[in-house]
Amino acid sequence: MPRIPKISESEWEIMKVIWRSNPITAEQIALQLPADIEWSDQTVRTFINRLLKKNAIGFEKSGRSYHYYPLVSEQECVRAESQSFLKRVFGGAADLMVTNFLEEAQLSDKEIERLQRILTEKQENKDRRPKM
Amino acid sequence: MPRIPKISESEWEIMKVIWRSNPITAEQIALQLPADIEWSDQTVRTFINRLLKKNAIGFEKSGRSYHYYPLVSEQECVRAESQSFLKRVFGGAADLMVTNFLEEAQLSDKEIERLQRILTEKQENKDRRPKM
DNA sequence: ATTTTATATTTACACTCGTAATATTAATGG
DNA sequence: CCATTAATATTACGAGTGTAAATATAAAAT
Repeated sequence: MPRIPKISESEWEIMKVIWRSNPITAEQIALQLPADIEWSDQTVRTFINRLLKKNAIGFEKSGRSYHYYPLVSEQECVRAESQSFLKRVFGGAADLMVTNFLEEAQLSDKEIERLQRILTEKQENKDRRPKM
Repeated sequence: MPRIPKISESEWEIMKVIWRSNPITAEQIALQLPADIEWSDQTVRTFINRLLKKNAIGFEKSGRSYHYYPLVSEQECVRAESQSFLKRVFGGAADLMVTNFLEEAQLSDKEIERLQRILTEKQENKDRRPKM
């Protein structure tokens, strides 16, 4: 039982909805999925159940319906998924990956500036903070 | 039959070896896998066969053994995999992803400088080149 | 209390993946 | 040419996924 369960592609869609607003009913989840996703109600419930089984989400009963909420944070999941992706595709080298993205992506001037600001801040923070 | 086939985690390991040096025999592929991977010979050949079936690689006979070579470039595969990852985890927002990485990753001063240089170059190139 | 109905649980089924064992084919040694 | 061997190809099998239908259960309405 790894802390962070493996979440499949379809399950990610469900999780994103639940992270955005919770607790939430199955019906609302189905409604709030991106428009280009066309799953039957049953399919949505199947994914919800699998997420329950994986302990990625929990629920509280309220009258007739269940209200689901996350048991793992988006942060954790993004981190885990990123690690896995990094390892698979770039052999774990984060800088290689960022480089690749910067080179391939179409970035607007605004975005470039924003990223540069983040980098600069990171540099300054590093100076100021004692290494630990 | 999508141009770029879906390559599984294990298959990526095989592909990385083949991209690095090819044409290459199954035996050599097995030998050149990272040390922490311990697959039986048969397992390696299973993955090779699946990659053949997916048209990710091809081969030429030479006497007793086959020599395998890639039919899809690393570039293409990295791009496809990145797209898929981006879509799944960040809803397709590349800048969001880069931001996240920059914020989470432990970057050395050297790396930060290198990334900044890349960003600066990108900015300049954009100016110089006519938009297309 | 019984029927309806909304909701959740169980079951289904074909495909991919990780992990091989077994079988077949082709080259090489004799 | 035939047997041995080395390499490839076929088959296997359980877990996970995408996709849902069928069934059970519990709440609401009558």
